[in-house]
Amino acid sequence: MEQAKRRRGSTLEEAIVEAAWNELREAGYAKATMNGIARRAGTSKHVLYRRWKSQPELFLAALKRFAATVEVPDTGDVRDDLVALLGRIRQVFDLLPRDLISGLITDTQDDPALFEEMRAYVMGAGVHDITRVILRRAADRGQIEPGPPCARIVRLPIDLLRNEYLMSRGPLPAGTVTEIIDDVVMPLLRPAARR
Amino acid sequence: MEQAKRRRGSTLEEAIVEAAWNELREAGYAKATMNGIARRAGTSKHVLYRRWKSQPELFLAALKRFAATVEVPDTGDVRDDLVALLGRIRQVFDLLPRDLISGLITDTQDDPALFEEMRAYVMGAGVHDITRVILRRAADRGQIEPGPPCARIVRLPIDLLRNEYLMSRGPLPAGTVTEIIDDVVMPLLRPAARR
DNA sequence: ACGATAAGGAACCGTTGGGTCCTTATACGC
DNA sequence: GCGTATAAGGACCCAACGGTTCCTTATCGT
Repeated sequence: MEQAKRRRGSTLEEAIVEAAWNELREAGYAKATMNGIARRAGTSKHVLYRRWKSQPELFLAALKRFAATVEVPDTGDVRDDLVALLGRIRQVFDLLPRDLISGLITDTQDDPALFEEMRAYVMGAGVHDITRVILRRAADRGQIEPGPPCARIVRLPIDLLRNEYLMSRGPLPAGTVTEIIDDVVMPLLRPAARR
Repeated sequence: MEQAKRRRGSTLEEAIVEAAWNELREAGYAKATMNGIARRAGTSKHVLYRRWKSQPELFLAALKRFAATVEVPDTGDVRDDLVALLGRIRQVFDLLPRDLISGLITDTQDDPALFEEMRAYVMGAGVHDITRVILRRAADRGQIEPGPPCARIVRLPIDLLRNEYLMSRGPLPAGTVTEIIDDVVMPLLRPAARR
């Protein structure tokens, strides 16, 4: 019944992070407990606190392990690329415990280093790179103005989607993505188009 | 020493909400406690729970009481109006306990009605109205394209500022406002301008 | 003047994050 | 193969929290 062997090091660590993720998924951020995670991982709190110095630190580790991969869409059209990208990110959001991000923002507030780590992950430089690739390709095709776009424009689509996500409860309606792209992002990209 | 009289009804209620606000300001959302608020208001938890059925509900009441007034700027120029508006909202943000909004988002997640109340207040229809007035005036002056702008555009400035606020710690740098307006909002408003 | 209402105040409950202590299994240097 | 440093497992403790209950006593409406 009991596991014959005692796990150690990275094997154990991996098991704990996975247990934390499961706890977060099933209980949500607000109700997830260290005891629950320890029980789930078949270990004790002692072992948890040896590795992570606080609860939000472990939760952030669990989030980072989740590491969803987002590919660079390449449909041949800027608009469709952006819609595909945001659509994919929307899917990723839907897999997250609903209060994880806001909970981490709240609970890392008094730990600058941890907050920065969270912010870096959530604001995801990776996604910005993807957006930049999409825009560069579009510029090469002559669909948008040439030259590298300013940082704000690159961040814009993801910032708007994240804002929508944080300020809502259930899953985001699909229309949100196309609305953001068609009403805000695309009009900004087209050099001298109407509306 | 002790107050001779026993407060009741709205007098007491007002005192409690104010105590809650002070507690939030001094301790922050994460560390504010019901006991602390009761002590501060010179009453007991019993009285608190008679009026608000949970902690986040009281916190939201305290936030709503805060009710900062935002006037409609009228400088004669769209850009300056928008900069003034966002600048004012930035000031309001700076008066808020740093983790209040994210904390409320997290802790109202399992109470749909309360979440909606929070969302309605934070997304503030009032600010959208102000933006609409600014844009209409600008259209009248011929500074931007005529006709009512779509809802997304109206929300855009505030959404971007709120996103910046939620995803950061200390007070927002002043440059944030002008960046949002000049890099994103204004290029969208000018009918056929460059960049 | 009196009775319903509600304030003040205390004690209580279950649970949490965090920590201590002791036993015991494991990995590694010899 | 053996012994020792290391760390896992697990029980227990702690202060503090949100929320609840109960009792006493002041206030208000009638």
